[in-house]
Amino acid sequence: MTQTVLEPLPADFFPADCPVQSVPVLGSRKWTWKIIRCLEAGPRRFSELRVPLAGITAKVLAESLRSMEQDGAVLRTEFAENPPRVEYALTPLGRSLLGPMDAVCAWSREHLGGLLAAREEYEREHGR
Amino acid sequence: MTQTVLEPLPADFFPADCPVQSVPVLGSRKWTWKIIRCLEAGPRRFSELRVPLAGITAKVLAESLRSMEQDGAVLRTEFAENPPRVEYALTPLGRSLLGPMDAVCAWSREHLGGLLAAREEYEREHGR
DNA sequence: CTGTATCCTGAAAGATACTG
DNA sequence: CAGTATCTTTCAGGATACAG
Repeated sequence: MTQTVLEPLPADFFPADCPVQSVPVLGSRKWTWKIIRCLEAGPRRFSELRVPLAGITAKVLAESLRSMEQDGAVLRTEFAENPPRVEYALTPLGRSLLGPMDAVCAWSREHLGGLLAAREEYEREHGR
Repeated sequence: MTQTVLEPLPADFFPADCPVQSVPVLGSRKWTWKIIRCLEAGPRRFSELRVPLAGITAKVLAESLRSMEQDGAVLRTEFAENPPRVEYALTPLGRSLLGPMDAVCAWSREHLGGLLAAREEYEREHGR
């Protein structure tokens, strides 16, 4: 054995540009990942997205899409027609998120049940 | 070409137990992923965690750890000593999160810069 | 059809002070 | 050392009504 004690973690353990920073950046919004899945097969219209995203309001969908557009993950294309038509599509950057998302989904299939069970178990043991 | 139109997405596109659900479940808290990184090499004491997690308050660290304990990702061990000593360690479930986290970090190293640049670009073009 | 304008709510983070 | 107790702020989400 070469290591008997654990080295203490330094105050600069996480550099300012540490990639782990990005996790909350990506995962903070509730609908982002589902929207990406909905756009995976091709561009979709606003009202077309509202169907699979059951329960989302127009306001929240608009906010989420704008936020993703700001991040360069989604391209918004407005057609000069009447009635108006707007299409949303994944950019290459948006498409690059499918990789991490698949990794998280794979984890989920294996372990999310255990996590949820632990959560319930904890509630039973401690109060409510 | 076998597909000229895109199939509309059904209202039940996301089943109730769809793994994509887990992304916000995992990513919603700000400090969770950094805490996991801090516990990767071995168990750590409460005050030991506060060093690398620069800026976190005792309250938020305690809340985060309890939430992770509830989810079965962290094991809390209290030693009957004086002064008190408490150690936090990753459970196997907690350790299983390192996989998805590495995937996200790999994405980050490649693409986070582009995302941040797009965000700034958007701000320059539109107001503020 | 594709949104915006308001108003409201709840959860999490942070600041600060205090305790077994 | 390892937390808890308050208080405040922020902000995403949701409900509802309205508009180009």
